[in-house]
Amino acid sequence: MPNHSDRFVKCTDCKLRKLPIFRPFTDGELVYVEDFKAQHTYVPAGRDIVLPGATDTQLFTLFSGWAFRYKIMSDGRRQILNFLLPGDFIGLQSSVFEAMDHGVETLSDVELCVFPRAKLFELFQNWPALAFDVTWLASHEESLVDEQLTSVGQRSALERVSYLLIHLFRRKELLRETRDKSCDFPLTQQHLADSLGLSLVHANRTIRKLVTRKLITLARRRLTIHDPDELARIADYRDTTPVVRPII
Amino acid sequence: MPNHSDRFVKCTDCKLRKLPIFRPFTDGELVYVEDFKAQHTYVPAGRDIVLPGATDTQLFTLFSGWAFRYKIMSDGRRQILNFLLPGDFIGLQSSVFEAMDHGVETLSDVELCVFPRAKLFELFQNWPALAFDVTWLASHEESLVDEQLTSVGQRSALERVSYLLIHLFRRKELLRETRDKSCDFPLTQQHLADSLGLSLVHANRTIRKLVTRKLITLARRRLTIHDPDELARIADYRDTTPVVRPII
DNA sequence: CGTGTTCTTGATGCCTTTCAAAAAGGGTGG
DNA sequence: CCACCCTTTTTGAAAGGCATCAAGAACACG
Repeated sequence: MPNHSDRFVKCTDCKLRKLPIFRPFTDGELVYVEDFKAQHTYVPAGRDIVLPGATDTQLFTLFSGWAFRYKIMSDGRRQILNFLLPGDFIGLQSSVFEAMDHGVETLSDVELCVFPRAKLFELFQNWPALAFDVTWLASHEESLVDEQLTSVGQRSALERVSYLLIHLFRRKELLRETRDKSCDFPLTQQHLADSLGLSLVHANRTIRKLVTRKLITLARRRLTIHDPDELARIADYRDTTPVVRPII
Repeated sequence: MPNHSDRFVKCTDCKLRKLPIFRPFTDGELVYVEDFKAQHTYVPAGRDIVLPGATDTQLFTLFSGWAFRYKIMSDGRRQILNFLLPGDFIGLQSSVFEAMDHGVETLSDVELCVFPRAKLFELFQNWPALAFDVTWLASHEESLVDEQLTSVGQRSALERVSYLLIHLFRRKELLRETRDKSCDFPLTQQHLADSLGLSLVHANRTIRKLVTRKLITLARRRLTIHDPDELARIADYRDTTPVVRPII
Protein backbone atom coordinates (compact mmCIF):
# COMPACT_ATOMS: atom_id res chain seq x y z
CA MET A 1 0.00 0.00 0.00
CA PRO A 2 1.13 3.52 -0.73
CA ASN A 3 3.55 5.10 1.63
CA HIS A 4 2.52 8.69 2.13
CA SER A 5 5.82 9.89 3.48
CA ASP A 6 7.57 10.30 0.14
CA ARG A 7 8.15 13.63 -1.38
CA PHE A 8 5.85 14.84 -4.07
CA VAL A 9 7.23 15.06 -7.59
CA LYS A 10 5.64 17.90 -9.51
CA CYS A 11 4.56 17.17 -13.07
CA THR A 12 6.23 20.36 -14.15
CA ASP A 13 9.52 18.89 -12.93
CA CYS A 14 8.85 15.34 -14.13
CA LYS A 15 11.94 13.91 -15.75
CA LEU A 16 9.99 11.16 -17.50
CA ARG A 17 8.15 13.72 -19.59
CA LYS A 18 11.41 15.00 -20.96
CA LEU A 19 11.92 11.80 -22.92
CA PRO A 20 11.19 12.15 -26.62
CA ILE A 21 8.70 9.28 -26.63
CA PHE A 22 6.27 11.29 -24.54
CA ARG A 23 4.24 14.00 -26.16
CA PRO A 24 4.96 17.48 -24.79
CA PHE A 25 2.19 18.92 -22.66
CA THR A 26 1.10 22.52 -22.68
CA ASP A 27 1.65 24.50 -19.51
CA GLY A 28 -2.06 24.45 -18.83
CA GLU A 29 -2.21 20.69 -19.14
CA LEU A 30 0.76 20.27 -16.85
CA VAL A 31 -0.75 22.43 -14.18
CA TYR A 32 -4.01 20.56 -14.41
CA VAL A 33 -2.44 17.12 -14.21
CA GLU A 34 -0.38 18.25 -11.27
CA ASP A 35 -3.56 19.25 -9.53
CA PHE A 36 -5.17 15.95 -10.50
CA LYS A 37 -2.25 14.11 -8.92
CA ALA A 38 -3.00 13.48 -5.27
CA GLN A 39 0.15 11.73 -4.10
CA HIS A 40 3.51 10.42 -5.09
CA THR A 41 4.16 7.14 -3.34
CA TYR A 42 6.69 4.41 -3.05
CA VAL A 43 5.83 0.71 -3.05
CA PRO A 44 8.40 -2.05 -2.52
CA ALA A 45 8.82 -5.03 -4.83
CA GLY A 46 6.37 -7.92 -4.64
CA ARG A 47 3.36 -5.98 -3.40
CA ASP A 48 -0.12 -5.76 -4.84
CA ILE A 49 -1.00 -2.27 -5.97
CA VAL A 50 -4.46 -3.40 -6.96
CA LEU A 51 -6.05 -6.58 -5.69
CA PRO A 52 -8.32 -8.62 -7.94
CA GLY A 53 -11.86 -7.87 -6.89
CA ALA A 54 -10.93 -4.58 -5.29
CA THR A 55 -13.52 -1.84 -5.51
CA ASP A 56 -13.04 1.86 -5.56
CA THR A 57 -9.37 1.72 -6.44
CA GLN A 58 -7.37 4.73 -7.35
CA LEU A 59 -5.67 5.48 -10.64
CA PHE A 60 -1.92 5.46 -11.03
CA THR A 61 0.82 6.30 -13.40
CA LEU A 62 3.84 4.13 -12.92
CA PHE A 63 6.65 6.59 -12.41
CA SER A 64 9.57 4.22 -11.98
CA GLY A 65 10.16 0.49 -11.74
CA TRP A 66 8.35 -2.59 -13.00
CA ALA A 67 4.90 -4.05 -12.35
CA PHE A 68 2.52 -6.46 -14.03
CA ARG A 69 -1.19 -7.06 -14.46
CA TYR A 70 -2.45 -10.58 -13.84
CA LYS A 71 -5.47 -12.77 -13.50
CA ILE A 72 -5.90 -15.67 -11.11
CA MET A 73 -8.16 -18.62 -11.86
CA SER A 74 -10.12 -20.23 -9.05
CA ASP A 75 -7.67 -23.12 -8.84
CA GLY A 76 -4.69 -20.81 -8.59
CA ARG A 77 -3.41 -20.76 -12.15
CA ARG A 78 -2.05 -17.31 -12.93
CA GLN A 79 -1.90 -15.51 -16.25
CA ILE A 80 0.26 -12.43 -16.45
CA LEU A 81 -1.50 -10.11 -18.90
CA ASN A 82 1.23 -7.55 -19.50
CA PHE A 83 4.16 -5.84 -17.93
CA LEU A 84 4.05 -2.21 -16.86
CA LEU A 85 6.90 0.22 -17.27
CA PRO A 86 7.28 3.92 -16.46
CA GLY A 87 4.59 6.04 -18.06
CA ASP A 88 2.00 3.28 -18.06
CA PHE A 89 -1.40 4.12 -16.65
CA ILE A 90 -2.94 1.77 -14.11
CA GLY A 91 -6.48 1.18 -13.01
CA LEU A 92 -8.67 2.30 -15.87
CA GLN A 93 -10.70 -0.86 -15.80
CA SER A 94 -11.84 0.02 -12.31
CA SER A 95 -13.83 2.81 -13.92
CA VAL A 96 -15.59 0.31 -16.10
CA PHE A 97 -16.38 -2.47 -13.68
CA GLU A 98 -17.29 -2.07 -10.08
CA ALA A 99 -14.70 -4.66 -9.09
CA MET A 100 -11.30 -5.06 -10.68
CA ASP A 101 -11.14 -8.29 -12.59
CA HIS A 102 -7.39 -8.43 -12.42
CA GLY A 103 -4.62 -7.54 -10.02
CA VAL A 104 -1.52 -5.41 -10.36
CA GLU A 105 1.67 -6.35 -8.55
CA THR A 106 5.07 -4.71 -8.36
CA LEU A 107 8.14 -6.54 -9.65
CA SER A 108 10.63 -4.05 -8.32
CA ASP A 109 10.45 -1.12 -5.96
CA VAL A 110 8.29 1.41 -7.76
CA GLU A 111 7.17 5.00 -7.54
CA LEU A 112 3.58 5.83 -8.37
CA CYS A 113 1.70 8.99 -9.21
CA VAL A 114 -1.69 8.59 -7.56
CA PHE A 115 -4.89 10.09 -8.96
CA PRO A 116 -8.32 10.04 -7.35
CA ARG A 117 -10.68 8.10 -9.53
CA ALA A 118 -13.53 10.39 -8.58
CA LYS A 119 -11.90 13.26 -10.43
CA LEU A 120 -11.45 11.37 -13.68
CA PHE A 121 -14.74 12.55 -15.10
CA GLU A 122 -13.85 16.10 -14.24
CA LEU A 123 -10.78 15.69 -16.37
CA PHE A 124 -12.96 14.55 -19.24
CA GLN A 125 -15.13 17.63 -18.80
CA ASN A 126 -12.35 20.17 -18.64
CA TRP A 127 -9.54 18.77 -20.74
CA PRO A 128 -10.67 16.93 -23.84
CA ALA A 129 -7.09 16.51 -25.02
CA LEU A 130 -6.19 14.75 -21.79
CA ALA A 131 -9.33 12.68 -22.02
CA PHE A 132 -8.24 11.64 -25.46
CA ASP A 133 -4.89 10.68 -23.98
CA VAL A 134 -6.56 8.43 -21.46
CA THR A 135 -8.41 6.72 -24.29
CA TRP A 136 -5.16 6.48 -26.21
CA LEU A 137 -3.51 4.74 -23.27
CA ALA A 138 -6.38 2.31 -22.91
CA SER A 139 -6.27 1.51 -26.58
CA HIS A 140 -2.52 1.16 -26.59
CA GLU A 141 -2.56 -1.21 -23.66
CA GLU A 142 -5.11 -3.31 -25.47
CA SER A 143 -2.79 -3.55 -28.44
CA LEU A 144 -0.08 -4.91 -26.15
CA VAL A 145 -2.44 -7.58 -24.92
CA ASP A 146 -3.39 -8.31 -28.53
CA GLU A 147 0.26 -8.97 -29.27
CA GLN A 148 0.68 -11.17 -26.25
CA LEU A 149 -2.43 -13.15 -27.14
CA THR A 150 -1.06 -13.69 -30.62
CA SER A 151 2.19 -14.87 -29.10
CA VAL A 152 0.60 -17.33 -26.74
CA GLY A 153 -1.91 -18.51 -29.32
CA GLN A 154 0.38 -18.91 -32.31
CA ARG A 155 4.06 -18.94 -31.42
CA SER A 156 6.16 -21.88 -30.24
CA ALA A 157 7.89 -21.69 -26.87
CA LEU A 158 11.15 -20.50 -28.41
CA GLU A 159 9.35 -17.86 -30.43
CA ARG A 160 7.34 -16.69 -27.44
CA VAL A 161 10.30 -16.24 -25.16
CA SER A 162 12.23 -14.44 -27.89
CA TYR A 163 9.29 -12.19 -28.56
CA LEU A 164 8.76 -11.20 -24.96
CA LEU A 165 12.43 -10.51 -24.30
CA ILE A 166 12.98 -8.36 -27.36
CA HIS A 167 9.69 -6.59 -26.77
CA LEU A 168 10.52 -5.66 -23.19
CA PHE A 169 14.03 -4.65 -24.15
CA ARG A 170 12.78 -2.32 -26.85
CA ARG A 171 10.41 -0.68 -24.40
CA LYS A 172 13.24 -0.16 -21.96
CA GLU A 173 15.31 1.38 -24.73
CA LEU A 174 12.65 3.95 -25.44
CA LEU A 175 12.77 4.87 -21.77
CA ARG A 176 16.55 5.20 -21.93
CA GLU A 177 16.83 2.49 -19.31
CA THR A 178 19.31 0.27 -21.12
CA ARG A 179 23.08 0.33 -21.09
CA ASP A 180 24.85 -1.15 -24.10
CA LYS A 181 22.86 -4.24 -24.84
CA SER A 182 21.55 -4.91 -21.37
CA CYS A 183 18.93 -3.74 -18.91
CA ASP A 184 17.61 -4.40 -15.44
CA PHE A 185 15.29 -7.39 -15.49
CA PRO A 186 13.49 -8.26 -12.26
CA LEU A 187 11.29 -11.07 -13.61
CA THR A 188 11.81 -14.58 -12.34
CA GLN A 189 11.39 -17.49 -14.73
CA GLN A 190 8.07 -18.12 -13.03
CA HIS A 191 6.91 -14.70 -14.19
CA LEU A 192 8.05 -15.45 -17.71
CA ALA A 193 6.27 -18.80 -17.62
CA ASP A 194 3.02 -17.30 -16.32
CA SER A 195 3.15 -14.61 -18.94
CA LEU A 196 3.86 -16.97 -21.81
CA GLY A 197 1.52 -19.78 -20.88
CA LEU A 198 4.40 -22.22 -20.40
CA SER A 199 5.37 -24.43 -17.50
CA LEU A 200 8.23 -23.22 -15.38
CA VAL A 201 10.38 -26.15 -16.47
CA HIS A 202 9.83 -25.58 -20.13
CA ALA A 203 10.36 -21.84 -19.82
CA ASN A 204 13.71 -22.60 -18.24
CA ARG A 205 14.72 -25.03 -20.96
CA THR A 206 13.74 -22.56 -23.63
CA ILE A 207 15.69 -19.71 -22.07
CA ARG A 208 18.62 -22.07 -21.71
CA LYS A 209 18.47 -22.69 -25.44
CA LEU A 210 18.70 -18.99 -26.20
CA VAL A 211 21.60 -18.65 -23.80
CA THR A 212 23.42 -21.62 -25.32
CA ARG A 213 23.02 -20.06 -28.74
CA LYS A 214 24.67 -16.95 -27.32
CA LEU A 215 21.69 -14.76 -28.22
CA ILE A 216 21.08 -13.56 -24.67
CA THR A 217 22.40 -13.59 -21.13
CA LEU A 218 19.99 -13.63 -18.23
CA ALA A 219 21.36 -13.58 -14.72
CA ARG A 220 21.38 -11.59 -11.54
CA ARG A 221 18.31 -9.56 -12.49
CA ARG A 222 19.91 -8.44 -15.69
CA LEU A 223 19.04 -9.19 -19.31
CA THR A 224 21.59 -8.82 -22.08
CA ILE A 225 20.65 -9.23 -25.71
CA HIS A 226 23.71 -10.05 -27.75
CA ASP A 227 21.98 -10.57 -31.07
CA PRO A 228 18.75 -8.58 -31.25
CA ASP A 229 18.34 -9.16 -34.99
CA GLU A 230 18.43 -12.91 -34.68
CA LEU A 231 16.12 -12.78 -31.69
CA ALA A 232 13.69 -10.61 -33.63
CA ARG A 233 13.90 -12.97 -36.57
CA ILE A 234 13.04 -15.98 -34.44
CA ALA A 235 10.18 -14.08 -32.83
CA ASP A 236 8.80 -12.62 -36.05
CA TYR A 237 9.08 -9.33 -34.20
CA ARG A 238 8.70 -6.28 -36.39
CA ASP A 239 10.41 -3.16 -35.25
CA THR A 240 7.88 -0.39 -35.47
CA THR A 241 8.68 3.26 -35.61
CA PRO A 242 8.13 4.42 -32.05
CA VAL A 243 4.96 6.40 -31.60
CA VAL A 244 4.96 9.54 -29.50
CA ARG A 245 2.71 8.70 -26.61
CA PRO A 246 0.87 10.58 -23.91
CA ILE A 247 1.62 10.30 -20.21
CA ILE A 248 -0.85 11.32 -17.55
CA MET B 1 -16.58 -2.19 -48.50
CA PRO B 2 -19.57 -0.21 -47.37
CA ASN B 3 -22.56 -0.12 -49.61
CA HIS B 4 -23.97 3.37 -49.60
CA SER B 5 -27.36 2.47 -50.87
CA ASP B 6 -28.82 1.31 -47.59
CA ARG B 7 -31.26 3.34 -45.70
CA PHE B 8 -30.05 5.35 -42.77
CA VAL B 9 -31.12 4.23 -39.30
CA LYS B 10 -31.51 7.17 -36.98
CA CYS B 11 -30.05 6.82 -33.51
CA THR B 12 -33.28 8.16 -32.10
CA ASP B 13 -35.03 5.14 -33.63
CA CYS B 14 -32.28 2.64 -32.83
CA LYS B 15 -33.77 -0.59 -31.55
CA LEU B 16 -30.48 -1.75 -30.08
CA ARG B 17 -30.49 1.10 -27.61
CA LYS B 18 -33.79 -0.06 -26.22
CA LEU B 19 -32.14 -3.12 -24.70
CA PRO B 20 -31.61 -2.86 -20.96
CA ILE B 21 -27.89 -3.58 -21.20
CA PHE B 22 -27.29 -0.28 -22.94
CA ARG B 23 -27.26 2.89 -20.93
CA PRO B 24 -30.01 5.33 -21.87
CA PHE B 25 -28.81 8.42 -23.69
CA THR B 26 -30.12 11.90 -23.19
CA ASP B 27 -31.92 13.53 -26.10
CA GLY B 28 -28.97 15.83 -26.62
CA GLU B 29 -26.55 12.93 -26.78
CA LEU B 30 -28.76 11.08 -29.22
CA VAL B 31 -28.99 14.03 -31.54
CA TYR B 32 -25.26 14.53 -31.40
CA VAL B 33 -24.42 10.90 -32.11
CA GLU B 34 -26.88 10.89 -34.96
CA ASP B 35 -25.03 13.83 -36.42
CA PHE B 36 -21.70 12.11 -35.81
CA LYS B 37 -22.97 9.10 -37.72
CA ALA B 38 -22.16 9.51 -41.38
CA GLN B 39 -23.64 6.38 -42.88
CA HIS B 40 -25.48 3.18 -42.19
CA THR B 41 -24.06 0.45 -44.37
CA TYR B 42 -24.42 -3.20 -45.12
CA VAL B 43 -21.47 -5.56 -45.55
CA PRO B 44 -21.85 -9.21 -46.54
CA ALA B 45 -20.25 -12.09 -44.65
CA GLY B 46 -16.56 -12.83 -45.10
CA ARG B 47 -15.41 -9.32 -45.96
CA ASP B 48 -12.75 -7.23 -44.36
CA ILE B 49 -14.12 -4.10 -42.75
CA VAL B 50 -10.64 -2.99 -41.78
CA LEU B 51 -7.51 -4.34 -43.39
CA PRO B 52 -4.37 -4.84 -41.33
CA GLY B 53 -2.05 -1.97 -42.12
CA ALA B 54 -4.86 0.25 -43.33
CA THR B 55 -4.48 3.94 -42.65
CA ASP B 56 -7.14 6.53 -42.16
CA THR B 57 -9.89 4.05 -41.46
CA GLN B 58 -13.28 5.07 -40.25
CA LEU B 59 -14.92 4.20 -36.97
CA PHE B 60 -17.87 1.87 -36.72
CA THR B 61 -20.45 0.56 -34.39
CA LEU B 62 -21.52 -2.93 -35.27
CA PHE B 63 -25.28 -2.65 -35.57
CA SER B 64 -26.16 -6.22 -36.42
CA GLY B 65 -24.37 -9.48 -37.13
CA TRP B 66 -20.99 -10.93 -36.21
CA ALA B 67 -17.41 -9.88 -36.91
CA PHE B 68 -13.98 -10.53 -35.46
CA ARG B 69 -10.67 -8.80 -34.97
CA TYR B 70 -7.55 -10.71 -35.97
CA LYS B 71 -3.81 -10.53 -36.47
CA ILE B 72 -1.80 -12.24 -39.18
CA MET B 73 1.82 -13.23 -38.72
CA SER B 74 4.23 -12.95 -41.60
CA ASP B 75 4.04 -16.67 -42.32
CA GLY B 76 0.26 -16.66 -42.40
CA ARG B 77 -0.62 -17.86 -38.92
CA ARG B 78 -3.77 -16.10 -37.76
CA GLN B 79 -4.85 -15.21 -34.25
CA ILE B 80 -8.43 -14.14 -33.74
CA LEU B 81 -8.35 -11.57 -30.95
CA ASN B 82 -12.03 -11.32 -30.14
CA PHE B 83 -15.48 -11.55 -31.59
CA LEU B 84 -17.64 -8.52 -32.17
CA LEU B 85 -21.36 -8.39 -31.57
CA PRO B 86 -23.96 -5.62 -31.91
CA GLY B 87 -23.06 -2.53 -29.93
CA ASP B 88 -19.32 -3.12 -30.19
CA PHE B 89 -17.21 -0.22 -31.34
CA ILE B 90 -14.67 -0.80 -34.11
CA GLY B 91 -11.55 1.05 -35.13
CA LEU B 92 -10.38 2.87 -32.05
CA GLN B 93 -6.84 1.65 -32.45
CA SER B 94 -6.64 3.48 -35.75
CA SER B 95 -6.70 6.67 -33.70
CA VAL B 96 -3.68 5.52 -31.79
CA PHE B 97 -1.47 4.13 -34.50
CA GLU B 98 -1.11 5.46 -37.99
CA ALA B 99 -1.64 1.97 -39.41
CA MET B 100 -4.02 -0.61 -38.01
CA ASP B 101 -2.10 -3.49 -36.55
CA HIS B 102 -5.00 -5.85 -36.89
CA GLY B 103 -7.84 -6.54 -39.28
CA VAL B 104 -11.58 -6.79 -38.79
CA GLU B 105 -13.62 -9.24 -40.84
CA THR B 106 -17.32 -10.02 -40.96
CA LEU B 107 -18.57 -13.46 -40.03
CA SER B 108 -22.12 -12.86 -41.12
CA ASP B 109 -23.87 -10.18 -43.07
CA VAL B 110 -23.64 -7.11 -40.90
CA GLU B 111 -24.95 -3.59 -40.60
CA LEU B 112 -22.57 -0.86 -39.54
CA CYS B 113 -22.97 2.65 -38.24
CA VAL B 114 -20.11 4.60 -39.78
CA PHE B 115 -18.43 7.54 -38.07
CA PRO B 116 -15.75 9.80 -39.55
CA ARG B 117 -12.60 9.44 -37.54
CA ALA B 118 -11.77 13.09 -38.07
CA LYS B 119 -14.72 14.09 -35.96
CA LEU B 120 -13.79 11.96 -32.98
CA PHE B 121 -11.83 14.69 -31.30
CA GLU B 122 -14.74 17.03 -31.74
CA LEU B 123 -16.84 14.56 -29.80
CA PHE B 124 -14.28 14.64 -27.01
CA GLN B 125 -14.48 18.42 -26.97
CA ASN B 126 -18.22 18.75 -26.94
CA TRP B 127 -19.49 15.69 -25.15
CA PRO B 128 -17.35 14.52 -22.26
CA ALA B 129 -19.88 11.90 -21.28
CA LEU B 130 -19.67 10.37 -24.73
CA ALA B 131 -15.90 10.62 -24.64
CA PHE B 132 -15.98 8.72 -21.41
CA ASP B 133 -18.13 6.12 -23.12
CA VAL B 134 -15.52 5.68 -25.83
CA THR B 135 -12.91 5.10 -23.16
CA TRP B 136 -15.25 2.71 -21.44
CA LEU B 137 -15.63 0.71 -24.63
CA ALA B 138 -11.88 0.58 -25.18
CA SER B 139 -11.31 -0.55 -21.64
CA HIS B 140 -14.06 -3.13 -21.84
CA GLU B 141 -12.72 -4.58 -25.04
CA GLU B 142 -9.34 -4.90 -23.40
CA SER B 143 -10.89 -6.87 -20.59
CA LEU B 144 -12.31 -9.29 -23.14
CA VAL B 145 -8.86 -9.79 -24.62
CA ASP B 146 -7.50 -10.25 -21.09
CA GLU B 147 -9.96 -13.08 -20.61
CA GLN B 148 -9.07 -14.68 -23.89
CA LEU B 149 -5.37 -14.46 -23.14
CA THR B 150 -5.98 -16.15 -19.82
CA SER B 151 -7.89 -18.86 -21.62
CA VAL B 152 -5.23 -19.51 -24.21
CA GLY B 153 -2.41 -19.26 -21.70
CA GLN B 154 -3.85 -21.34 -18.88
CA ARG B 155 -6.78 -23.47 -19.93
CA SER B 156 -6.70 -26.90 -21.57
CA ALA B 157 -8.34 -27.37 -24.95
CA LEU B 158 -11.58 -28.63 -23.41
CA GLU B 159 -11.67 -25.73 -20.98
CA ARG B 160 -10.93 -23.19 -23.70
CA VAL B 161 -13.66 -24.36 -26.04
CA SER B 162 -16.14 -24.48 -23.18
CA TYR B 163 -15.16 -21.00 -22.09
CA LEU B 164 -15.52 -19.45 -25.51
CA LEU B 165 -18.87 -21.07 -26.22
CA ILE B 166 -20.47 -20.10 -22.93
CA HIS B 167 -18.99 -16.64 -23.16
CA LEU B 168 -20.38 -15.96 -26.60
CA PHE B 169 -23.72 -17.43 -25.67
CA ARG B 170 -24.03 -15.19 -22.63
CA ARG B 171 -23.26 -12.15 -24.75
CA LYS B 172 -25.93 -13.14 -27.21
CA GLU B 173 -28.39 -13.57 -24.37
CA LEU B 174 -27.82 -10.01 -23.23
CA LEU B 175 -28.63 -8.91 -26.77
CA ARG B 176 -31.81 -10.97 -26.71
CA GLU B 177 -30.53 -12.92 -29.66
CA THR B 178 -31.04 -16.40 -28.25
CA ARG B 179 -34.06 -18.65 -28.39
CA ASP B 180 -34.41 -21.25 -25.68
CA LYS B 181 -30.92 -22.55 -25.27
CA SER B 182 -29.64 -21.83 -28.74
CA CYS B 183 -28.40 -19.03 -30.93
CA ASP B 184 -27.11 -18.29 -34.39
CA PHE B 185 -23.45 -19.23 -34.65
CA PRO B 186 -21.66 -18.39 -37.89
CA LEU B 187 -18.13 -19.42 -36.84
CA THR B 188 -16.48 -22.33 -38.56
CA GLN B 189 -14.27 -24.64 -36.57
CA GLN B 190 -11.32 -22.90 -38.20
CA HIS B 191 -12.43 -19.68 -36.55
CA LEU B 192 -12.69 -21.40 -33.21
CA ALA B 193 -9.26 -22.94 -33.67
CA ASP B 194 -7.66 -19.62 -34.63
CA SER B 195 -9.27 -17.92 -31.68
CA LEU B 196 -8.26 -20.58 -29.18
CA GLY B 197 -4.73 -21.24 -30.36
CA LEU B 198 -5.58 -24.83 -31.29
CA SER B 199 -5.16 -26.78 -34.49
CA LEU B 200 -8.27 -27.31 -36.56
CA VAL B 201 -8.14 -31.04 -35.93
CA HIS B 202 -7.84 -30.72 -32.21
CA ALA B 203 -10.54 -28.07 -32.03
CA ASN B 204 -12.81 -30.49 -33.83
CA ARG B 205 -12.01 -33.38 -31.50
CA THR B 206 -12.61 -31.18 -28.50
CA ILE B 207 -15.96 -29.93 -29.75
CA ARG B 208 -16.87 -33.52 -30.51
CA LYS B 209 -16.17 -34.40 -26.91
CA LEU B 210 -18.59 -31.74 -25.68
CA VAL B 211 -21.21 -32.95 -28.13
CA THR B 212 -20.74 -36.57 -27.08
CA ARG B 213 -21.22 -35.55 -23.48
CA LYS B 214 -24.49 -33.91 -24.54
CA LEU B 215 -23.44 -30.52 -23.25
CA ILE B 216 -23.86 -28.75 -26.57
CA THR B 217 -25.04 -29.11 -30.13
CA LEU B 218 -23.25 -27.31 -32.91
CA ALA B 219 -24.54 -27.67 -36.43
CA ARG B 220 -25.91 -25.73 -39.33
CA ARG B 221 -24.68 -22.39 -37.99
CA ARG B 222 -26.45 -22.89 -34.74
CA LEU B 223 -25.16 -23.41 -31.24
CA THR B 224 -27.26 -25.00 -28.54
CA ILE B 225 -26.10 -25.24 -24.97
CA HIS B 226 -27.91 -28.00 -23.18
CA ASP B 227 -26.08 -27.77 -19.90
CA PRO B 228 -24.73 -24.29 -19.32
CA ASP B 229 -23.87 -24.97 -15.69
CA GLU B 230 -21.68 -27.93 -16.47
CA LEU B 231 -20.06 -26.03 -19.35
CA ALA B 232 -19.36 -23.10 -17.05
CA ARG B 233 -17.95 -25.47 -14.45
CA ILE B 234 -15.54 -27.01 -16.93
CA ALA B 235 -14.50 -23.57 -18.15
CA ASP B 236 -14.17 -22.00 -14.71
CA TYR B 237 -16.50 -19.38 -16.13
CA ARG B 238 -17.95 -17.04 -13.55
CA ASP B 239 -21.26 -15.49 -14.36
CA THR B 240 -20.93 -11.81 -13.67
CA THR B 241 -23.76 -9.44 -13.10
CA PRO B 242 -24.21 -7.75 -16.45
CA VAL B 243 -22.95 -4.19 -16.51
CA VAL B 244 -24.96 -1.49 -18.20
CA ARG B 245 -22.80 -0.39 -21.08
CA PRO B 246 -22.62 2.53 -23.43
CA ILE B 247 -23.20 2.33 -27.16
CA ILE B 248 -22.00 4.96 -29.58
C1' DC C 1 -26.07 -32.83 -59.27
C1' DG C 2 -21.29 -31.32 -59.46
C1' DT C 3 -17.82 -28.79 -56.88
C1' DG C 4 -15.70 -26.40 -53.24
C1' DT C 5 -15.95 -25.84 -48.31
C1' DT C 6 -16.33 -27.67 -43.79
C1' DC C 7 -16.35 -31.42 -40.69
C1' DT C 8 -14.59 -36.05 -39.02
C1' DT C 9 -11.64 -39.60 -37.92
C1' DG C 10 -7.27 -42.52 -37.83
C1' DA C 11 -2.37 -42.81 -37.17
C1' DT C 12 2.02 -41.05 -35.76
C1' DG C 13 5.28 -38.04 -33.54
C1' DC C 14 6.96 -34.38 -30.81
C1' DC C 15 6.51 -30.34 -28.07
C1' DT C 16 5.31 -29.39 -23.60
C1' DT C 17 3.88 -30.85 -19.01
C1' DT C 18 4.47 -33.22 -14.86
C1' DC C 19 7.11 -35.36 -11.24
C1' DA C 20 11.34 -35.30 -8.73
C1' DA C 21 15.41 -33.66 -6.89
C1' DA C 22 19.74 -31.52 -6.92
C1' DA C 23 22.39 -27.19 -7.55
C1' DA C 24 22.90 -22.40 -7.26
C1' DG C 25 21.86 -17.94 -5.43
C1' DG C 26 20.38 -14.42 -1.82
C1' DG C 27 19.43 -12.88 2.56
C1' DT C 28 19.78 -13.15 7.72
C1' DG C 29 21.55 -13.91 12.24
C1' DG C 30 25.17 -15.45 15.15
C1' DC D 1 32.50 -14.54 7.63
C1' DC D 2 30.06 -18.66 7.84
C1' DA D 3 25.98 -21.54 8.86
C1' DC D 4 21.33 -21.91 7.66
C1' DC D 5 17.14 -21.41 5.09
C1' DC D 6 14.26 -20.11 1.55
C1' DT D 7 13.82 -18.89 -3.26
C1' DT D 8 15.12 -19.59 -7.84
C1' DT D 9 17.33 -22.17 -11.41
C1' DT D 10 18.64 -26.42 -13.64
C1' DT D 11 18.47 -31.15 -15.26
C1' DG D 12 16.65 -35.97 -15.91
C1' DA D 13 13.01 -39.12 -16.95
C1' DA D 14 8.46 -40.39 -18.33
C1' DA D 15 3.79 -39.37 -19.81
C1' DG D 16 0.49 -36.97 -22.39
C1' DG D 17 -1.83 -33.36 -24.81
C1' DC D 18 -1.88 -31.40 -29.06
C1' DA D 19 -0.01 -30.93 -33.88
C1' DT D 20 0.64 -32.81 -38.26
C1' DC D 21 -0.36 -35.70 -42.16
C1' DA D 22 -3.84 -37.88 -44.78
C1' DA D 23 -8.25 -38.92 -46.61
C1' DG D 24 -12.99 -39.83 -46.52
C1' DA D 25 -17.74 -38.00 -45.32
C1' DA D 26 -21.04 -34.49 -44.92
C1' DC D 27 -22.71 -30.22 -46.25
C1' DA D 28 -23.71 -25.84 -48.88
C1' DC D 29 -24.54 -23.61 -53.11
C1' DG D 30 -25.38 -22.36 -57.91
